[in-house]
Amino acid sequence: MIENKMNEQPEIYHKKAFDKITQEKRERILNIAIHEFSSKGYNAASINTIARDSGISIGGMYRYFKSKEALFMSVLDRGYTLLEEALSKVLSGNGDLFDRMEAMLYISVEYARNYREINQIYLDVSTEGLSSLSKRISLKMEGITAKIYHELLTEGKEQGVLRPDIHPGIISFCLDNLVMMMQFAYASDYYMERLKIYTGSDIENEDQLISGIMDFVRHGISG
Amino acid sequence: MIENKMNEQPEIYHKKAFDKITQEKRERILNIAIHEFSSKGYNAASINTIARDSGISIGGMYRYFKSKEALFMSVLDRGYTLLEEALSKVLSGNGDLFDRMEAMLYISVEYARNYREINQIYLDVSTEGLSSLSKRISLKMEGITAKIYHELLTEGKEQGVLRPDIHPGIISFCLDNLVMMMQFAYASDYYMERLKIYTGSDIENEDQLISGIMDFVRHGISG
Amino acid sequence: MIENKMNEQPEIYHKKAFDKITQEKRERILNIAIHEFSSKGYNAASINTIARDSGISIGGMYRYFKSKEALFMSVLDRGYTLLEEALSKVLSGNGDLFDRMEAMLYISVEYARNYREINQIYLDVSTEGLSSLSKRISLKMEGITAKIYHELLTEGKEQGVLRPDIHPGIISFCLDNLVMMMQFAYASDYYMERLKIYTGSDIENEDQLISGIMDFVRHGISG
Amino acid sequence: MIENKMNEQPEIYHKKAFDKITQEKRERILNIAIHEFSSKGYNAASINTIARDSGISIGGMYRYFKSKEALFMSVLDRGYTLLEEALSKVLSGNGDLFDRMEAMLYISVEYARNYREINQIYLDVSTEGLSSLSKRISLKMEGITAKIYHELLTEGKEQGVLRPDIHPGIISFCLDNLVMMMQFAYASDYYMERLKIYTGSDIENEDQLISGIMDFVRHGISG
DNA sequence: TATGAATGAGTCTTCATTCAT
DNA sequence: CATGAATGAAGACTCATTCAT
Repeated sequence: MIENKMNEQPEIYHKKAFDKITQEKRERILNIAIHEFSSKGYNAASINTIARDSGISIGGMYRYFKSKEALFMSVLDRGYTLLEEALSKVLSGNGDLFDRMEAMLYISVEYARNYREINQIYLDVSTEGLSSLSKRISLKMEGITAKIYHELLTEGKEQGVLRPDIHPGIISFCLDNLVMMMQFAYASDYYMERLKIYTGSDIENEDQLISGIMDFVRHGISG
Repeated sequence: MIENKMNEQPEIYHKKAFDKITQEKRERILNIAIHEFSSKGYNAASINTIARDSGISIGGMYRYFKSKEALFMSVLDRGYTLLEEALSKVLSGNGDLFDRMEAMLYISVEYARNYREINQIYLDVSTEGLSSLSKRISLKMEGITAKIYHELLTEGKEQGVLRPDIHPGIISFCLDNLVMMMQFAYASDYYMERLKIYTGSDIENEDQLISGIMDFVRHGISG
Repeated sequence: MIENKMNEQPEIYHKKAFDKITQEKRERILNIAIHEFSSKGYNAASINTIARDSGISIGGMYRYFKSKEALFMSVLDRGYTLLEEALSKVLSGNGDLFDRMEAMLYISVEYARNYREINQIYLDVSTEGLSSLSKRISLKMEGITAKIYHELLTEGKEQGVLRPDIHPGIISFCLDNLVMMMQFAYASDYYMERLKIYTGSDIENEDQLISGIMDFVRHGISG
Repeated sequence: MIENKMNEQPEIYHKKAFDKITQEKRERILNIAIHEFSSKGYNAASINTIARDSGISIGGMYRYFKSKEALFMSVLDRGYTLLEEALSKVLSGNGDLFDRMEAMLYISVEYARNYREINQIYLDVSTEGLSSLSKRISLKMEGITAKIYHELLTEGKEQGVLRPDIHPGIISFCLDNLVMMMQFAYASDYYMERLKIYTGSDIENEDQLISGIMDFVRHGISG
């Protein structure tokens, strides 16, 4: 029922020439691109600026990437890889369902903090203006987490800690909504502001916040 | 603790000339603008295109709006008004806390469907590139809903249907996360895709989905 | 030998409608126009702004003046009238040649100070970009002063205070160069800066400056 | 007391790319720009027109100059260089004070004739609308000449050919007024017209005019 | 292979002028 | 008469992309 629709073989958005340069150079280019895209948004970002800041020529840029859009795809792809790495901790973690849901919240916040710029780009993607292709890449992210929730809930049911009548898909959706919004909040000023409007200023730290959320979750799903 | 910080007098982003034209023309221009902004994003949207498509001259556009930014603000403002109207049903509605939370979900979905494009624009706004433009006006939206949740929860506590130890701010945040993501899903292909990844294809209609969410909520907060 | 080429009947640059409104309104329009043209230059000045600031409609403006250029002409014409009035003091003044030359310097400075904006417009006119017509108007100014110098020098020769071999035309030109540059200095920051570069900061006031100039003049032309 | 305030290191207003193209192309662009600015004035001049007339693309123009303002500054700078070259003859020249003052008049006339358009641009600069742009660079021009007069007068005093009581700053100012107005006259129709109003048509050539002026100067300052 | 010069369509915005009301 | 809405050409400037070297 929960299924990862995005398990096609990984698509490559850069040209072969990009594989031939040193990893250091490759990463520098992608990092500069991440910075440019995240700080200005897709449309306002300039490929020429990215090239200059990366210390390569514009011509070089176009030898690595077919177009601005292809570069953007590659950037999204890199974000995907980074998130995958971060979340692998949860998958391999131990503890019960709730411990691992809590870990998920903490990791999301940490991830959002560490990769603030990448997250901002992912926020950007949901805009209609960006091609359907870039949406597909972004959704791969959800594929990962969906899988995790599926595992958690299946396990939880087996262990009898969950109410038996819950719908795992809907609950996954709910849980990820909570996680995702936390991530947004720590990635973007806008969503942090929103968080504060709700919680008020009496929430001192994220421990308190996460504990409050976990309380809600625990009652929401335990049997 | 939950407070509406946004009680400044309403700001007007259009010039006086815009008030003088027929409502039909006014709406046509705004609708075209909404379409343009939502389909291309702020930066890629063209004021000249909006003018042409609205059947008015470029100069005319600038008689109504000081700048592209002002036009965009007006569009956001319109969305705000529409949401406020839609949500007033919840505020004035009757029934208990859960009935009204359910109403909120339904209204959000309906609002997202009816004003799909406006919602996409709001998604866009959270992008860093635009935040300085419109953070303030967008947060007014959250102000409305924050107030509603505050009322609901206060009432709920008084009626004894809530666990007494819940933190109203955090719960408001959680509830709105659920509402907001529903809204996103019905406004944007991207988030609808995400919804489907979670719930799978066995969710036939939104009644079932909302009922599942309400189930989660009910257990999550009732005493 | 010194002749005023500009004694054609005065041309009118405004439409008849302009004569029919009250003098107060007429002056207000011209003064606002003077301010706009002087502060922004001919090209950057906006006829719409002048209309709005004058409290009349754009349509009204075009009932008074055929075009932006015609308005500009009228402004120049008004400046001419004001200068003529100011200089009439010199013509009717008494004292010898040098007293009156000195008076001329003082009046020019005073005129430049009082009608700073008009002077700036006259400076602007010398730019090639403006029509030959507007140049003709501006030159009427020189016509007046040329006549004055002619009188002064003729008188001076008769009284025997001048070297007999001087060429009145050339000396008129020299004298007016001195006067004009004083006027420029007190009308424009740019020329004031230039003045200071030459005289240094040890010139305390214009009395000292004018006295120095008169010293030069006296030796330059007396017999 | 007369001092060249403008001894900062020379500022460069064009981008590096402009240095890399052939001199022929560089000069063509500057000459076209000079023509455009002089014939229309700064505001009415069009960078797009300059680009087209120079046979380069608009984008190319912006590879050479950051902005319209930068291009204008470069044009002014070129005029400065040319004047400096022309006047270096006076500085290095021999002969007494009056010979050199006379040379200065001749050179100014020659310069004005050869670089008519540049001179018109300098006239334009004094307009208030542009003063903020170019006050600094234009005053560099005066800096050059101020230095020359200072030398001439100092030398003249030492040689005892000057009245001892003259104020060098004021006299410099007077001398430059005469020189500058000659320059204006031979650069602009407007000031040539003015010159004729004064001298009448009986001045056949500039030799006669310059000789008349020198006569005035000689008496004005010699001891 | 690598460079970066060159292009030009397209962006936002202004403003003189016209003309229906 | 008077208004001011409407027009649209034109201006400064940007940037993805191409291609000669």
